[in-house]
Amino acid sequence: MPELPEVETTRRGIAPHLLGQRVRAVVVRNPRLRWKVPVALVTELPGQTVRAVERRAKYLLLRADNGTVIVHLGMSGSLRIADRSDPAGRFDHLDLVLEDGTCLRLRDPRRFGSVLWTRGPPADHVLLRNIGPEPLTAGFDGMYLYTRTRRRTAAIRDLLLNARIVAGIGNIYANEALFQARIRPSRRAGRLSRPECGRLVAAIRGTLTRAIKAGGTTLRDFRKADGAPGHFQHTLYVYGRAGKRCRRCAAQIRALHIGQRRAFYCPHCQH
DNA sequence: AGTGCGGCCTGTCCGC
DNA sequence: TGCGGACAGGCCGCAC
Repeated sequence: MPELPEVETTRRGIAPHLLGQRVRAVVVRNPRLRWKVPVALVTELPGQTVRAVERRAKYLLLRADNGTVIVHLGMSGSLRIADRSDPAGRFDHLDLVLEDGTCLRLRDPRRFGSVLWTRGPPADHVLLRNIGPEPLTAGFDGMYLYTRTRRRTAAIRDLLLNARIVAGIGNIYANEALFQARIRPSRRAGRLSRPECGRLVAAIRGTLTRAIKAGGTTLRDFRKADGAPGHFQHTLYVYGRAGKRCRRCAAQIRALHIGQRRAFYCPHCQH
């Protein structure tokens, strides 16, 4: 679900509402997320001011004076700014109540998401420590991808999903970027040429940048911080389009299973 | 070290 | 109309 563009869209949406505000309380209705919501979040965050709202991979980092809230939206999570008095729904598991009467509300039907608390630098947190470069920064280029894929036998689609190789890419954008780069998702990563790696990096950058501009992809659960859906789903070339016509050449888009997860490609455009 | 799978959850859709 | 099964945007932890 929320991949880099959706998390970035969320970050941009919530940041203006949080920055410089004091957290009045943390309301946990259901602590049973992927990892149990730590008690320290409830005891240590209230009274502190939010100083920065950052993103690393698919994690949101809410930096306060005495620590950082680490939020992951899992498969079905979304964050929105709500009025404190708005009734919480069945899946609204947690609120950060702010001093102006609003709250940051986490909704997550599947509860694959997480809300954690760390006192030290978040980059040192065990979940963030081994994550690879951000795809929209200079550290991620064709030479890097070429080097990291050598002698790897896994499908390139799966290496794009591997956060140790590159941060923030999920199944939608892996498939879309591979289409743009004209590379089949099932190709063994180690068999990609140097120019193909360059094309793929450019395609990843372009796809993610356009998706952020569109406010992300809403297939079902994702919502922006104001509750509105993103609209990149109307621009998808392959993801979820099995049996439909390729927007570029009109061939039928195919789906296949790589491991447990579906991959989509155009048999004419991609090799 | 790299690869591939199971499992965590709920909702939705499809075939029978 | 109901039921079982497959599937869904992520990712850790494990066995090999």
